[in-house]
Amino acid sequence: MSFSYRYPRPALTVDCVVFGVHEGRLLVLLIRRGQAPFRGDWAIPGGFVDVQESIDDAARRELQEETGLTNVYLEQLYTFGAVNRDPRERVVSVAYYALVRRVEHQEVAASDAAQAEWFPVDELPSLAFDHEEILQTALARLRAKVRYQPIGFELLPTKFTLTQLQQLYETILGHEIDKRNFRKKILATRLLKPLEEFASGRHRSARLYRFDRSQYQKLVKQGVNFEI
Amino acid sequence: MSFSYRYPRPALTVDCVVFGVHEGRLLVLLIRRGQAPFRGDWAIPGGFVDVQESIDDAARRELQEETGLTNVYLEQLYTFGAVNRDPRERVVSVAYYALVRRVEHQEVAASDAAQAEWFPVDELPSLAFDHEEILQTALARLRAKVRYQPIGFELLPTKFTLTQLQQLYETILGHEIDKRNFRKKILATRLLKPLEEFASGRHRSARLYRFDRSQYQKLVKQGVNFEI
DNA sequence: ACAAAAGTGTTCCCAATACACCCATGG
DNA sequence: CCATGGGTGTATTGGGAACACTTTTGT
Repeated sequence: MSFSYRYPRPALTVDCVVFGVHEGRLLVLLIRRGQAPFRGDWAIPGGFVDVQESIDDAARRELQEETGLTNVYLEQLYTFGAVNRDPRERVVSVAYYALVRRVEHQEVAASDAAQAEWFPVDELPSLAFDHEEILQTALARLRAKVRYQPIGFELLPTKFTLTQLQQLYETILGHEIDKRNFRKKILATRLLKPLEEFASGRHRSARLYRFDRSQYQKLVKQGVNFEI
Repeated sequence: MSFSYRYPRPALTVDCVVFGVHEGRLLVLLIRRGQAPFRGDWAIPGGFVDVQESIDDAARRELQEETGLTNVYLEQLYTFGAVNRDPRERVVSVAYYALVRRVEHQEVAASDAAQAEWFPVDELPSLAFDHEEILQTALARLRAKVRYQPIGFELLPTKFTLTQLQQLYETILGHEIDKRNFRKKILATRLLKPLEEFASGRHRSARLYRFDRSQYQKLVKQGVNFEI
């Protein structure tokens, strides 16, 4: 069976830059390509958009199929439409980025044939197609967005300590932050709900917090903004 | 002649929200549709992406063909890919927005058959497809972006007075701004080059300025930011 | 007891805001 | 001469940044 059109059409794909954090490093999930072109190279997970699914759905489906990840924060990034970005034929790709918690656990194991692996963003292998550009675009977006919108929480477990949160921000923004100022500022947003639980590490135990989503919605409606 | 593919493909279009300013109002350029569906309704200019042109090129071409506009500030906005956004068949649209100077002059006259007309953003007719959503997305982007990036200049003549600039910001942001504070802040950025020319209006003549693009590039490289 | 991380307040400075009057020009 | 918009300075305030020590816990 085949489908014919009066004019040639670009193929349409979605690609998804998946971010995670582990031991204070920002990671990206990549897939090793099994076929040409760029066979053996690493690439961002993605695939074709079915004609009967929305592009958001396509992004979620591909993510699930290629990495096993579900229920992640997912946001459209940018659409890449240079004529020769795929050497085989014209392919336009709508790029997304995803934020996932608990990189350590192997949701990635759920992936089928394809190999998937986490790479630190500052030690990337060479990537297929224009995926390097897509990845850098995603990174820039993440760095910019984390400053004024509380999306960082999507990269942490639901219960976390303030130190974890601070390290996350330091990791993403790439510079150190003063502990006292950070705590003052983050608590002043009233977006964190202190719990009566404590994380016991190797030393003094730290209070756990969770992100208060309903409070966030409330403040968004009031037009409050959250510069970090 | 026809083109056939193993799997059905969504059609790919570009749509372009064109903003302009006139007499202190923010306007959008719309096209009246000549055919069904939504015949007679107003719509954002746009059309199909050719297989041998980039999506950016497609946006510029469609803008030129439908409105006669060239050499405008153009930026990709978002890609709209809901399954039923076009009642005829699956169409994914990459939306752009454009900022144009001198709304008063009839570049629009260059358009061929189609009627094009400027509408104030707060007095829009009902729009075809999901164009209302696209337009509101563009508006939100413009309002957000104008605060931290000097794109407002793209809506003014190359030489302008500070009052013109202030009114533009007031128009876009939707609130009044203190004249003295605005001038202090805008001049402190050093992004405006004072000219030795003056605009003679009905009263005391006002100094003209132009946006110093090279200075802007320089400051961007230094990572300076420009909150207004 | 000590090493390591948790937790906490104050001072300083700059940038944002609020605010009112004189000046130049055209009619 | 007067109406209209052009142009300017200062005082106040609030938020961001800098900065160091005590507390708790595990080993």
